[in-house]
Order: sequence, then C-alpha cells, then structure tokens
Amino acid sequence: MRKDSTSNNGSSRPESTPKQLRSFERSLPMALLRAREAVMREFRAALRRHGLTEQQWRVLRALTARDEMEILALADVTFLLPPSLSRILRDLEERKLIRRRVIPEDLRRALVSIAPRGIAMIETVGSQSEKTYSEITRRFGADRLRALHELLASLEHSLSEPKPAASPKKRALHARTRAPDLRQRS
Amino acid sequence: MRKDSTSNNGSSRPESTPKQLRSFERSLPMALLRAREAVMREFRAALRRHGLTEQQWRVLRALTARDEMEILALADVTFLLPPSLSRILRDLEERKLIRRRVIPEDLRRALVSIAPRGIAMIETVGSQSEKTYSEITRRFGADRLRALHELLASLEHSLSEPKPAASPKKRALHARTRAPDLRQRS
DNA sequence: GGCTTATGCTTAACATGTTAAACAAAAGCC
DNA sequence: GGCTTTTGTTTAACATGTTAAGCATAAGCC
Repeated sequence: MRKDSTSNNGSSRPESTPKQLRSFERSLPMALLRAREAVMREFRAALRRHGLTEQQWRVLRALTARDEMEILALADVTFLLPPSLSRILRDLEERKLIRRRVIPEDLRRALVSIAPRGIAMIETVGSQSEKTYSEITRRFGADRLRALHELLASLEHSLSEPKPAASPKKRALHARTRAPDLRQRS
Repeated sequence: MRKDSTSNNGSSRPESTPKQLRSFERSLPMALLRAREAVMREFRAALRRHGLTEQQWRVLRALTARDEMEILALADVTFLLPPSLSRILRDLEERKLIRRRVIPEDLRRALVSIAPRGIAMIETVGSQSEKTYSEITRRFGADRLRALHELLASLEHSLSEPKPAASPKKRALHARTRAPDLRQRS
C-alpha cells in the first residue's frame, strides 16, 4: 500500500513510485527482527543484572550442553564470528566462568569448557530465564510457540539448500558474509 | 579453507545435557536469529552490490512508503536508534539519496524524504529484492510464509502487552534498551 | 518578557562486531 | 629433513551500534 505521493509537495516526488514494493511491515527480515527484539526484551534485564551480554550468555549456554567444545565449533553454534568469540572467551576466562585447555595432539586447537562459576551462573540466570520462557509461552500459547519454532526451522532449512540455478561454491559453515546481531552493554 | 567444524572429531552431540535448561536449538531468540540470518543472506548480495547497508536500505524503504517523515518517527519504523539514524541520514544525504528540510514552524524538527536518486536506487534494488522474495516464497511456500508472518506479528503483540504483574512505566516509543542488529560493510 | 523545563536531533566517547592480516602449529610434498 | 600449504586462533584496524552529553529551539510558567 503505497501512500499516494502527491499530498503536499509536488517537488521531487515522482508519482511513479517504485513499483509495488511490499510494505515495510510485510518485510520478513523486519518481522523477524521485531519479533526477536520483543522476545529479547524479556530476557535482557536478567542478563544485565548478572553482567552478561547476550553473546556471553549464548556461549555459556552452548557450553552447558557439551563437556568440551572446540572454538570454531563453538563459534558455529553460537553464531559468533571467531574474532568476537575470541574476545568473549578471554573475558569469560578472566571471570573464571569458563576454562580452556590446549589439545595436546594439536597445539593449535583448544577445548573450552564451562567452569564451576559458569555453571552457577547458568543455574541462577537459567532459572530466571526459564521462568521468562514460561511466561512467554503462557502469553503466546504453547501450540503457537511450537508452530513458530517449526516454521522457523523449516524456513532456515528451505533457504540453506542450494539455489536451483547458479551455485558456484559451497561456502562452508560460516560463510564470509555471516551475520551479526549485537546487543546490550555489560 | 574448509570449515566443517565438527566433522572430524566426534565431539558433536553428547546427550548429557547438564541441566534442565532447554536445548540451545529450542531457544527462541536463537531460532529467530538463525532464521533472520538465513533470509538476509539472500538479500545481502544485492544490497552490497549497490553499496547499501541493510540499515540504509531500511531507511530508503521506509521513506518510500511516505512522502516525508520526521526523524524520530523514521527511527521508530526502521528500528534504528537516533544516533545511528543521524549518521545514516547524513550519509544518504551526501549521496543525494534522500533530502531533508527543517520544519518552519518548529526549527528543531526536520522532515526527510526520498530523493530522485533514492527512488531510482529503490527501483533497481527493489526489483531484485522482490525477485529474491519470490524465490524465498517459492522455496518456503506461500502458505507457510503467511503463517509465519502471522505468528511473528502475534508473538510481537503478545509480548508488547504489559505483563500482568509489575508494569511500572509506560516507556514511550523507543525504549531505552532497544535493539540493535548490525550488518555488512559498505 | 525572563526563566526553567522539555523536546528533537546531533556529537562525543566508548563497546562491539567485522574484515584482513598475523602467528603458530600441523599436514603435504620432494 | 626442509619447504610450502593449510588450519585454528588471535591481533589490528576499522565500521557501526550504543549511551550519555550537548545544543538549539520550543513550551510552560511567573
């Protein structure tokens, strides 16, 4: 729905408004951004209270699921770029929330694991977080939430498949042009 | 430069999840982040080709829908913080993609509008963008896409309502702790 | 009118993400 | 064994987002 362009100024407003571009609201990226922001707003306060950024939390969360993880693997699951992760790990290590050890067989690689203080942190924040999650589920509806998860996963899957025409390279896991996000301050 | 993270080592997936924390994959913020990234990956190339960042594109898109817009209103719809928008507008103005005029009745405020070159840009990139959109729709399915949009809007709406208990303030339009995202380089 | 407060927007300072380069270790090759 | 290439990670330089302060104008009050 364009807005007819000739309301007050005829100045530079060529009536030939760009085709029928979909309305801003129907933009999928915007919708996803807004939804994500709405969700994160619920969680951010708790994280901030504990001096964790969203990314740091993602790292701790990811580590909770595995005993030890290599750094690049961690970068993959947390959706962080290696340089960012590098800084985050340094920080978390200083705060004794995680531990890191070099793999003896290959001195380039390192394994990261969550430290006791990190586990404690996860438990504290995690329980609040789960409460928030329940609240979200209650407000939004468990069935809708499930449906949403399914659609999101499906969307991701649909798009990850190579495009029919023109698929020159098989960019590995984190492609150069990956993604960001960003978040609060500690 | 491969990077198949967890291919060689078997450290993929221990089912020994320490706590009762929901698995990382079931985290709604992560799911939204991944989905958005999957979608944006499809659009980014075209934007980059035209030297537009995602945010700049959002601004132009938003301006296409209206004749003129005040800056703070623009910040709202584009989900950008005023300082970021301020820089973006300066840049877009230098590139003659937008125009800005002060409101005579209130010299503090300004109205921004898209300039002819901006419209041209929108048309070029927009048509490619719509093609990409069609492609996404085709791959994902129009019905599922519609369902997804609906769920996202509904989620956003569910969460925007004041929580039952404790709703101290009515933070106006853009709350302090808003959101970011971030993106490519120009 | 003169004073204080509020508003719209920008600038400044800082934190963080991004990209490219650097480094060290391992793997391949002769 | 040397040599080159590849791999895992970090550092450096830069772009961008974020927060707080600044500035100018407007509005409210006396």
